[in-house]
Amino acid sequence: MSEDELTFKQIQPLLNYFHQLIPLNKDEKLLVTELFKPRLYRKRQYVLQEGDVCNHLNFIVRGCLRMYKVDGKGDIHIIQFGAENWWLSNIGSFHDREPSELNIDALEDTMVLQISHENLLILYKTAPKFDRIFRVLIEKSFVSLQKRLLQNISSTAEERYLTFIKNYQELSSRLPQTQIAAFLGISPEFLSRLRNKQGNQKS
Amino acid sequence: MSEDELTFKQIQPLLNYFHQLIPLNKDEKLLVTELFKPRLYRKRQYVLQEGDVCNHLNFIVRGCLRMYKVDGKGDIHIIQFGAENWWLSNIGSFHDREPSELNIDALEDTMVLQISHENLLILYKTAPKFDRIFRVLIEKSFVSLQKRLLQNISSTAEERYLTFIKNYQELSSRLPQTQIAAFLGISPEFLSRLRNKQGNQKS
DNA sequence: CCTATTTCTTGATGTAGTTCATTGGGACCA
DNA sequence: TGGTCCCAATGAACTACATCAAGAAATAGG
Repeated sequence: MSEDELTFKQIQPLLNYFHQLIPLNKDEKLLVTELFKPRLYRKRQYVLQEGDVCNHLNFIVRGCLRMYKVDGKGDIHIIQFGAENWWLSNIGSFHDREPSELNIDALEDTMVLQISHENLLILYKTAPKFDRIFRVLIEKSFVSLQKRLLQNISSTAEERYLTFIKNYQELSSRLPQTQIAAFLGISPEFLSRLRNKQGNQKS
Repeated sequence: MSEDELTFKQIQPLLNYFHQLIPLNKDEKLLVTELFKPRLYRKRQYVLQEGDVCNHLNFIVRGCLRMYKVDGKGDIHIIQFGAENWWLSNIGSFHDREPSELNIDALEDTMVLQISHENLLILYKTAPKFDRIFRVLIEKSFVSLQKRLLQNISSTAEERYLTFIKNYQELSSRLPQTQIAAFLGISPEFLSRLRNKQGNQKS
Protein backbone atom coordinates (compact mmCIF):
# COMPACT_ATOMS: atom_id res chain seq x y z
CA MET A 1 0.00 0.00 0.00
CA SER A 2 1.38 3.47 -0.92
CA GLU A 3 1.75 6.22 1.63
CA ASP A 4 -1.16 8.11 0.15
CA GLU A 5 -3.41 5.11 0.39
CA LEU A 6 -2.35 4.59 3.98
CA THR A 7 -3.16 8.19 4.92
CA PHE A 8 -6.48 7.96 3.17
CA LYS A 9 -7.38 4.84 5.07
CA GLN A 10 -6.46 6.42 8.37
CA ILE A 11 -8.49 9.51 7.66
CA GLN A 12 -11.60 7.60 6.65
CA PRO A 13 -13.38 7.60 10.04
CA LEU A 14 -13.20 11.40 10.11
CA LEU A 15 -14.49 11.74 6.56
CA ASN A 16 -17.37 9.48 7.45
CA TYR A 17 -18.06 11.55 10.53
CA PHE A 18 -18.18 14.83 8.59
CA HIS A 19 -20.14 13.25 5.80
CA GLN A 20 -22.85 12.19 8.21
CA LEU A 21 -23.29 15.74 9.41
CA ILE A 22 -23.08 17.49 6.05
CA PRO A 23 -22.01 15.77 2.80
CA LEU A 24 -18.57 16.74 1.49
CA ASN A 25 -17.45 17.00 -2.11
CA LYS A 26 -14.19 15.62 -3.47
CA ASP A 27 -12.17 18.78 -2.95
CA GLU A 28 -13.32 19.14 0.61
CA LYS A 29 -12.40 15.54 1.37
CA LEU A 30 -8.99 16.12 -0.11
CA LEU A 31 -8.55 19.22 2.01
CA VAL A 32 -9.39 17.32 5.17
CA THR A 33 -6.92 14.62 4.21
CA GLU A 34 -4.21 17.22 3.79
CA LEU A 35 -4.89 19.28 6.90
CA PHE A 36 -5.54 16.59 9.52
CA LYS A 37 -2.59 14.50 10.71
CA PRO A 38 -2.76 11.14 12.48
CA ARG A 39 -0.96 10.84 15.78
CA LEU A 40 -0.57 8.08 18.34
CA TYR A 41 -0.49 8.78 22.06
CA ARG A 42 0.67 6.10 24.48
CA LYS A 43 -1.18 5.34 27.69
CA ARG A 44 -0.45 8.06 30.27
CA GLN A 45 1.04 10.40 27.67
CA TYR A 46 -0.02 14.06 27.76
CA VAL A 47 -1.93 15.41 24.79
CA LEU A 48 -2.16 18.82 26.42
CA GLN A 49 -0.44 19.94 29.59
CA GLU A 50 -1.57 22.71 31.95
CA GLY A 51 0.17 25.95 31.04
CA ASP A 52 0.53 25.17 27.34
CA VAL A 53 -1.74 26.63 24.69
CA CYS A 54 -4.05 24.02 23.16
CA ASN A 55 -2.84 23.90 19.60
CA HIS A 56 -4.89 21.12 18.02
CA LEU A 57 -8.42 19.88 17.67
CA ASN A 58 -8.37 16.15 18.29
CA PHE A 59 -10.68 13.62 16.70
CA ILE A 60 -10.34 10.24 18.36
CA VAL A 61 -10.13 7.23 16.08
CA ARG A 62 -9.50 4.63 18.77
CA GLY A 63 -8.50 4.56 22.41
CA CYS A 64 -9.56 6.92 25.17
CA LEU A 65 -8.52 10.33 26.43
CA ARG A 66 -9.60 12.38 29.43
CA MET A 67 -9.59 16.14 30.00
CA TYR A 68 -9.28 17.18 33.62
CA LYS A 69 -8.38 19.83 36.12
CA VAL A 70 -6.08 19.37 39.09
CA ASP A 71 -7.36 21.39 42.06
CA GLY A 72 -5.48 23.01 44.94
CA LYS A 73 -5.52 19.78 46.96
CA GLY A 74 -4.11 17.81 44.05
CA ASP A 75 -7.42 16.09 43.32
CA ILE A 76 -8.36 15.35 39.73
CA HIS A 77 -11.71 16.34 38.26
CA ILE A 78 -12.57 14.95 34.85
CA ILE A 79 -14.52 17.27 32.60
CA GLN A 80 -14.80 14.96 29.65
CA PHE A 81 -13.78 11.58 28.37
CA GLY A 82 -13.09 11.14 24.68
CA ALA A 83 -13.48 7.78 22.99
CA GLU A 84 -13.99 6.65 19.39
CA ASN A 85 -15.54 9.31 17.13
CA TRP A 86 -15.47 12.04 19.74
CA TRP A 87 -13.67 15.35 19.73
CA LEU A 88 -11.59 16.42 22.68
CA SER A 89 -9.73 19.70 23.04
CA ASN A 90 -9.66 22.69 25.32
CA ILE A 91 -11.76 24.92 23.09
CA GLY A 92 -11.23 28.02 25.21
CA SER A 93 -7.46 27.78 25.15
CA PHE A 94 -7.48 26.79 21.49
CA HIS A 95 -9.48 29.77 20.27
CA ASP A 96 -8.23 32.47 22.58
CA ARG A 97 -4.62 31.28 22.29
CA GLU A 98 -4.31 31.28 26.07
CA PRO A 99 -2.49 28.86 28.39
CA SER A 100 -4.69 25.93 29.37
CA GLU A 101 -5.80 25.30 32.95
CA LEU A 102 -6.80 21.81 31.93
CA ASN A 103 -4.81 18.71 31.09
CA ILE A 104 -5.55 16.08 28.49
CA ASP A 105 -3.90 12.68 28.64
CA ALA A 106 -4.39 9.16 27.39
CA LEU A 107 -6.08 6.44 29.47
CA GLU A 108 -5.29 3.92 26.75
CA ASP A 109 -3.05 3.94 23.69
CA THR A 110 -4.99 6.34 21.52
CA MET A 111 -4.99 7.24 17.84
CA VAL A 112 -6.20 10.74 17.01
CA LEU A 113 -6.55 12.81 13.87
CA GLN A 114 -5.57 16.35 14.67
CA ILE A 115 -5.69 19.70 12.97
CA SER A 116 -3.53 22.61 14.08
CA HIS A 117 -4.95 26.06 14.79
CA GLU A 118 -3.17 27.38 11.75
CA ASN A 119 -4.55 24.69 9.47
CA LEU A 120 -8.05 25.14 10.86
CA LEU A 121 -7.95 28.77 9.77
CA ILE A 122 -6.92 27.60 6.31
CA LEU A 123 -9.74 25.09 6.34
CA TYR A 124 -12.33 27.75 7.23
CA LYS A 125 -10.96 30.10 4.62
CA THR A 126 -10.73 27.56 1.81
CA ALA A 127 -14.01 25.79 2.52
CA PRO A 128 -16.47 27.96 4.44
CA LYS A 129 -18.76 24.96 4.70
CA PHE A 130 -16.64 23.94 7.67
CA ASP A 131 -17.83 26.98 9.57
CA ARG A 132 -21.22 25.36 9.43
CA ILE A 133 -19.95 21.86 10.14
CA PHE A 134 -18.13 22.96 13.25
CA ARG A 135 -21.07 25.10 14.31
CA VAL A 136 -23.37 22.08 14.16
CA LEU A 137 -20.78 19.95 15.86
CA ILE A 138 -20.32 22.29 18.78
CA GLU A 139 -24.05 22.82 19.12
CA LYS A 140 -24.35 19.10 19.72
CA SER A 141 -21.54 19.16 22.26
CA PHE A 142 -23.20 22.09 23.97
CA VAL A 143 -26.48 20.26 24.33
CA SER A 144 -24.90 17.17 25.84
CA LEU A 145 -22.84 19.29 28.20
CA GLN A 146 -26.00 21.05 29.30
CA LYS A 147 -27.65 17.72 30.02
CA ARG A 148 -24.71 16.72 32.14
CA LEU A 149 -24.80 19.96 34.09
CA LEU A 150 -28.51 19.51 34.72
CA GLN A 151 -27.84 16.02 36.08
CA ASN A 152 -25.19 17.41 38.35
CA ILE A 153 -27.30 20.12 39.91
CA SER A 154 -30.45 18.01 40.17
CA SER A 155 -29.52 14.39 40.90
CA THR A 156 -27.93 12.28 43.60
CA ALA A 157 -24.63 10.50 43.06
CA GLU A 158 -26.48 7.25 42.55
CA GLU A 159 -28.73 8.66 39.85
CA ARG A 160 -25.73 10.21 38.11
CA TYR A 161 -23.91 6.91 38.21
CA LEU A 162 -26.85 5.02 36.74
CA THR A 163 -27.22 7.60 33.98
CA PHE A 164 -23.52 7.34 33.27
CA ILE A 165 -23.47 3.58 32.82
CA LYS A 166 -26.57 3.85 30.65
CA ASN A 167 -25.15 6.62 28.43
CA TYR A 168 -21.60 5.33 28.29
CA GLN A 169 -22.20 1.63 28.69
CA GLU A 170 -19.09 0.58 26.85
CA LEU A 171 -16.82 3.16 28.47
CA SER A 172 -18.03 2.33 31.96
CA SER A 173 -16.84 -1.24 31.71
CA ARG A 174 -13.56 -0.19 30.17
CA LEU A 175 -12.45 2.47 32.66
CA PRO A 176 -11.17 2.05 36.22
CA GLN A 177 -13.62 3.20 38.91
CA THR A 178 -11.30 5.95 40.06
CA GLN A 179 -11.71 7.63 36.70
CA ILE A 180 -15.46 7.30 36.71
CA ALA A 181 -15.63 8.72 40.22
CA ALA A 182 -13.51 11.71 39.15
CA PHE A 183 -15.95 12.23 36.31
CA LEU A 184 -19.07 11.98 38.45
CA GLY A 185 -17.61 14.26 41.10
CA ILE A 186 -17.68 11.75 43.96
CA SER A 187 -15.06 9.83 45.94
CA PRO A 188 -13.92 6.42 44.65
CA GLU A 189 -14.93 4.84 47.95
CA PHE A 190 -18.48 6.04 47.64
CA LEU A 191 -18.67 4.81 44.07
CA SER A 192 -17.50 1.41 45.26
CA ARG A 193 -20.34 1.33 47.79
CA LEU A 194 -22.87 2.33 45.14
CA ARG A 195 -21.70 -0.45 42.88
CA ASN A 196 -22.02 -3.10 45.57
CA LYS A 197 -25.49 -1.88 46.36
CA GLN A 198 -26.43 -2.32 42.71
CA GLY A 199 -24.86 -5.75 42.61
CA ASN A 200 -26.76 -6.92 45.68
CA GLN A 201 -30.07 -5.74 44.31
CA LYS A 202 -29.65 -7.87 41.21
CA SER A 203 -29.22 -11.20 43.05
CA MET B 1 -39.90 59.06 14.98
CA SER B 2 -40.96 56.82 12.04
CA GLU B 3 -41.59 53.13 12.51
CA ASP B 4 -38.39 52.26 10.69
CA GLU B 5 -36.34 54.48 12.93
CA LEU B 6 -37.98 52.95 15.97
CA THR B 7 -37.16 49.41 14.82
CA PHE B 8 -33.63 50.42 14.04
CA LYS B 9 -33.18 51.88 17.48
CA GLN B 10 -34.53 48.75 19.12
CA ILE B 11 -32.28 46.50 17.11
CA GLN B 12 -29.14 48.49 17.83
CA PRO B 13 -27.90 46.48 20.86
CA LEU B 14 -27.90 43.33 18.76
CA LEU B 15 -26.08 44.97 15.88
CA ASN B 16 -23.46 46.21 18.31
CA TYR B 17 -23.16 42.73 19.75
CA PHE B 18 -22.59 41.11 16.35
CA HIS B 19 -20.30 43.89 15.27
CA GLN B 20 -18.04 43.28 18.24
CA LEU B 21 -17.63 39.64 17.27
CA ILE B 22 -17.26 40.09 13.53
CA PRO B 23 -17.90 43.38 11.69
CA LEU B 24 -21.05 43.48 9.56
CA ASN B 25 -21.60 45.34 6.31
CA LYS B 26 -24.68 47.39 5.51
CA ASP B 27 -26.60 44.59 3.83
CA GLU B 28 -25.98 42.25 6.70
CA LYS B 29 -27.18 44.84 9.20
CA LEU B 30 -30.31 45.34 7.14
CA LEU B 31 -30.90 41.61 7.07
CA VAL B 32 -30.63 41.38 10.84
CA THR B 33 -33.06 44.27 11.19
CA GLU B 34 -35.55 42.48 8.99
CA LEU B 35 -35.25 39.01 10.46
CA PHE B 36 -35.14 39.72 14.19
CA LYS B 37 -38.33 40.92 15.92
CA PRO B 38 -38.57 42.70 19.25
CA ARG B 39 -40.86 41.17 21.84
CA LEU B 40 -41.76 42.04 25.41
CA TYR B 41 -42.36 39.38 28.05
CA ARG B 42 -44.00 40.28 31.34
CA LYS B 43 -42.68 39.01 34.63
CA ARG B 44 -43.65 35.35 35.11
CA GLN B 45 -44.64 34.96 31.47
CA TYR B 46 -43.44 31.84 29.66
CA VAL B 47 -41.04 32.30 26.78
CA LEU B 48 -40.91 28.54 26.22
CA GLN B 49 -43.02 25.93 27.93
CA GLU B 50 -42.14 22.28 28.46
CA GLY B 51 -43.58 20.16 25.66
CA ASP B 52 -43.40 22.91 23.02
CA VAL B 53 -40.72 23.10 20.37
CA CYS B 54 -38.33 25.99 20.93
CA ASN B 55 -39.00 28.16 17.92
CA HIS B 56 -36.85 31.24 18.51
CA LEU B 57 -33.38 32.27 19.44
CA ASN B 58 -33.68 35.03 22.03
CA PHE B 59 -31.27 37.90 22.49
CA ILE B 60 -32.03 39.79 25.69
CA VAL B 61 -32.02 43.58 25.47
CA ARG B 62 -33.17 44.24 29.02
CA GLY B 63 -34.68 42.29 31.89
CA CYS B 64 -33.94 38.77 32.97
CA LEU B 65 -35.01 35.26 31.94
CA ARG B 66 -34.31 31.85 33.38
CA MET B 67 -34.22 28.42 31.75
CA TYR B 68 -35.03 25.54 34.08
CA LYS B 69 -36.16 21.98 34.48
CA VAL B 70 -38.88 20.81 36.83
CA ASP B 71 -37.97 17.42 38.32
CA GLY B 72 -40.20 14.58 39.48
CA LYS B 73 -40.61 16.10 42.93
CA GLY B 74 -41.65 19.44 41.46
CA ASP B 75 -38.36 21.11 42.33
CA ILE B 76 -36.92 23.69 39.95
CA HIS B 77 -33.34 23.52 38.70
CA ILE B 78 -32.06 26.54 36.82
CA ILE B 79 -29.69 25.79 33.97
CA GLN B 80 -29.08 29.35 32.91
CA PHE B 81 -30.05 32.91 33.60
CA GLY B 82 -30.20 35.37 30.73
CA ALA B 83 -29.72 39.08 31.30
CA GLU B 84 -28.74 42.01 29.08
CA ASN B 85 -26.74 41.00 25.99
CA TRP B 86 -27.07 37.29 26.58
CA TRP B 87 -28.70 34.64 24.45
CA LEU B 88 -31.14 32.20 25.94
CA SER B 89 -32.89 29.37 24.12
CA ASN B 90 -33.15 25.62 24.27
CA ILE B 91 -30.66 24.93 21.52
CA GLY B 92 -31.34 21.20 21.44
CA SER B 93 -35.08 21.62 20.97
CA PHE B 94 -34.55 24.48 18.54
CA HIS B 95 -32.25 22.62 16.16
CA ASP B 96 -33.71 19.15 16.34
CA ARG B 97 -37.30 20.45 16.26
CA GLU B 98 -38.17 18.35 19.28
CA PRO B 99 -40.42 19.13 22.27
CA SER B 100 -38.53 20.90 25.02
CA GLU B 101 -37.98 19.36 28.45
CA LEU B 102 -37.01 22.78 29.72
CA ASN B 103 -38.98 25.90 30.49
CA ILE B 104 -37.99 29.49 29.94
CA ASP B 105 -39.79 32.31 31.72
CA ALA B 106 -39.29 35.90 32.75
CA LEU B 107 -38.05 36.91 36.21
CA GLU B 108 -38.54 40.56 35.29
CA ASP B 109 -40.30 42.36 32.47
CA THR B 110 -37.95 41.49 29.65
CA MET B 111 -37.36 42.81 26.14
CA VAL B 112 -35.89 40.33 23.68
CA LEU B 113 -34.98 40.35 20.03
CA GLN B 114 -35.90 37.03 18.54
CA ILE B 115 -35.38 35.21 15.30
CA SER B 116 -37.54 32.29 14.25
CA HIS B 117 -36.08 28.97 13.13
CA GLU B 118 -37.33 29.67 9.63
CA ASN B 119 -35.73 33.10 9.50
CA LEU B 120 -32.47 31.79 10.89
CA LEU B 121 -32.24 29.39 7.95
CA ILE B 122 -32.79 32.36 5.63
CA LEU B 123 -30.10 34.28 7.49
CA TYR B 124 -27.59 31.46 7.13
CA LYS B 125 -28.43 31.03 3.47
CA THR B 126 -28.33 34.73 2.59
CA ALA B 127 -25.29 35.64 4.63
CA PRO B 128 -23.05 32.64 5.36
CA LYS B 129 -20.97 34.87 7.60
CA PHE B 130 -23.55 34.15 10.28
CA ASP B 131 -22.53 30.52 10.31
CA ARG B 132 -19.24 31.79 11.60
CA ILE B 133 -20.76 34.33 13.95
CA PHE B 134 -22.98 31.77 15.60
CA ARG B 135 -20.13 29.27 15.70
CA VAL B 136 -17.98 31.74 17.60
CA LEU B 137 -20.88 32.67 19.82
CA ILE B 138 -21.68 29.13 20.82
CA GLU B 139 -18.02 28.33 21.33
CA LYS B 140 -17.98 31.03 23.97
CA SER B 141 -21.13 29.70 25.58
CA PHE B 142 -19.63 26.24 25.55
CA VAL B 143 -16.52 27.39 27.37
CA SER B 144 -18.44 29.16 30.10
CA LEU B 145 -20.74 26.18 30.53
CA GLN B 146 -17.69 23.97 30.90
CA LYS B 147 -16.34 26.23 33.62
CA ARG B 148 -19.60 26.00 35.45
CA LEU B 149 -19.65 22.22 35.24
CA LEU B 150 -16.10 22.08 36.54
CA GLN B 151 -17.12 24.22 39.51
CA ASN B 152 -20.01 21.90 40.19
CA ILE B 153 -18.03 18.70 40.27
CA SER B 154 -15.06 20.16 42.12
CA SER B 155 -16.26 22.80 44.60
CA THR B 156 -18.35 23.13 47.74
CA ALA B 157 -21.59 25.09 47.80
CA GLU B 158 -19.80 27.98 49.47
CA GLU B 159 -17.11 28.19 46.78
CA ARG B 160 -19.76 28.02 44.08
CA TYR B 161 -21.70 30.80 45.72
CA LEU B 162 -18.64 33.04 46.00
CA THR B 163 -17.77 32.42 42.36
CA PHE B 164 -21.33 33.21 41.40
CA ILE B 165 -21.45 36.59 43.10
CA LYS B 166 -18.06 37.39 41.62
CA ASN B 167 -19.01 36.42 38.06
CA TYR B 168 -22.55 37.74 38.16
CA GLN B 169 -22.18 40.56 40.62
CA GLU B 170 -25.03 42.60 39.26
CA LEU B 171 -27.40 39.68 38.81
CA SER B 172 -26.76 38.37 42.30
CA SER B 173 -28.04 41.54 43.91
CA ARG B 174 -31.03 41.68 41.59
CA LEU B 175 -32.36 38.13 41.96
CA PRO B 176 -34.18 36.53 44.90
CA GLN B 177 -32.12 33.99 46.82
CA THR B 178 -34.48 31.19 45.91
CA GLN B 179 -33.51 31.63 42.28
CA ILE B 180 -29.82 31.73 43.03
CA ALA B 181 -30.12 28.58 45.15
CA ALA B 182 -31.92 26.79 42.30
CA PHE B 183 -29.06 27.83 40.03
CA LEU B 184 -26.31 26.70 42.39
CA GLY B 185 -28.05 23.41 43.09
CA ILE B 186 -28.53 23.91 46.85
CA SER B 187 -31.48 24.54 49.15
CA PRO B 188 -32.55 28.16 49.80
CA GLU B 189 -32.11 27.58 53.54
CA PHE B 190 -28.51 26.58 53.14
CA LEU B 191 -27.83 29.56 50.92
CA SER B 192 -29.28 31.81 53.60
CA ARG B 193 -26.86 30.34 56.15
CA LEU B 194 -23.94 30.80 53.79
CA ARG B 195 -24.86 34.44 53.31
CA ASN B 196 -25.02 35.13 57.02
CA LYS B 197 -21.67 33.48 57.50
CA GLN B 198 -20.18 35.82 54.88
CA GLY B 199 -21.83 38.82 56.49
CA ASN B 200 -20.49 37.96 59.93
CA GLN B 201 -16.95 37.53 58.69
CA LYS B 202 -16.91 41.03 57.29
CA SER B 203 -17.80 42.82 60.54
C1' DC C 1 -53.17 51.67 52.69
C1' DC C 2 -54.08 46.93 53.74
C1' DT C 3 -53.84 42.24 52.93
C1' DA C 4 -51.93 38.24 50.43
C1' DT C 5 -48.15 36.22 48.87
C1' DT C 6 -43.57 35.58 48.40
C1' DT C 7 -39.05 35.69 50.44
C1' DC C 8 -35.72 35.28 54.18
C1' DT C 9 -34.13 33.52 58.70
C1' DT C 10 -33.27 30.24 62.31
C1' DG C 11 -33.43 25.85 64.91
C1' DA C 12 -33.59 20.80 65.20
C1' DT C 13 -32.81 16.64 63.16
C1' DG C 14 -31.65 13.48 59.39
C1' DT C 15 -28.71 11.74 55.50
C1' DA C 16 -25.69 11.54 51.51
C1' DG C 17 -21.32 11.63 50.77
C1' DT C 18 -16.23 12.35 52.57
C1' DT C 19 -12.04 11.13 54.74
C1' DC C 20 -8.79 8.13 56.74
C1' DA C 21 -6.95 3.81 57.50
C1' DT C 22 -6.47 -0.98 56.52
C1' DT C 23 -6.67 -5.08 53.75
C1' DG C 24 -6.48 -7.93 49.76
C1' DG C 25 -6.27 -8.79 44.85
C1' DG C 26 -4.56 -8.42 40.33
C1' DA C 27 -1.29 -6.59 36.60
C1' DC C 28 3.06 -5.34 35.10
C1' DC C 29 7.97 -5.79 35.12
C1' DA C 30 12.68 -7.42 36.00
C1' DT D 1 8.30 -15.57 40.73
C1' DG D 2 8.54 -12.35 43.59
C1' DG D 3 8.13 -7.59 44.45
C1' DT D 4 6.02 -3.10 43.30
C1' DC D 5 2.17 -0.55 42.16
C1' DC D 6 -2.27 0.37 41.11
C1' DC D 7 -6.99 -0.57 41.99
C1' DA D 8 -11.15 -2.16 44.66
C1' DA D 9 -13.54 -3.14 49.15
C1' DT D 10 -14.89 -2.11 53.66
C1' DG D 11 -15.39 -0.06 58.49
C1' DA D 12 -15.63 4.05 61.50
C1' DA D 13 -15.89 8.72 62.32
C1' DC D 14 -16.97 13.09 60.45
C1' DT D 15 -19.11 17.08 57.69
C1' DA D 16 -21.62 19.38 54.27
C1' DC D 17 -25.88 19.82 53.06
C1' DA D 18 -31.15 18.65 53.03
C1' DT D 19 -35.57 18.59 55.11
C1' DC D 20 -39.22 20.11 58.02
C1' DA D 21 -41.34 23.55 60.71
C1' DA D 22 -42.49 28.07 62.15
C1' DG D 23 -42.09 32.86 62.44
C1' DA D 24 -40.46 37.55 60.65
C1' DA D 25 -39.70 40.63 56.95
C1' DA D 26 -40.33 42.34 52.59
C1' DT D 27 -43.13 43.07 48.19
C1' DA D 28 -46.85 43.21 45.17
C1' DG D 29 -51.21 44.43 43.84
C1' DG D 30 -55.69 46.07 44.18
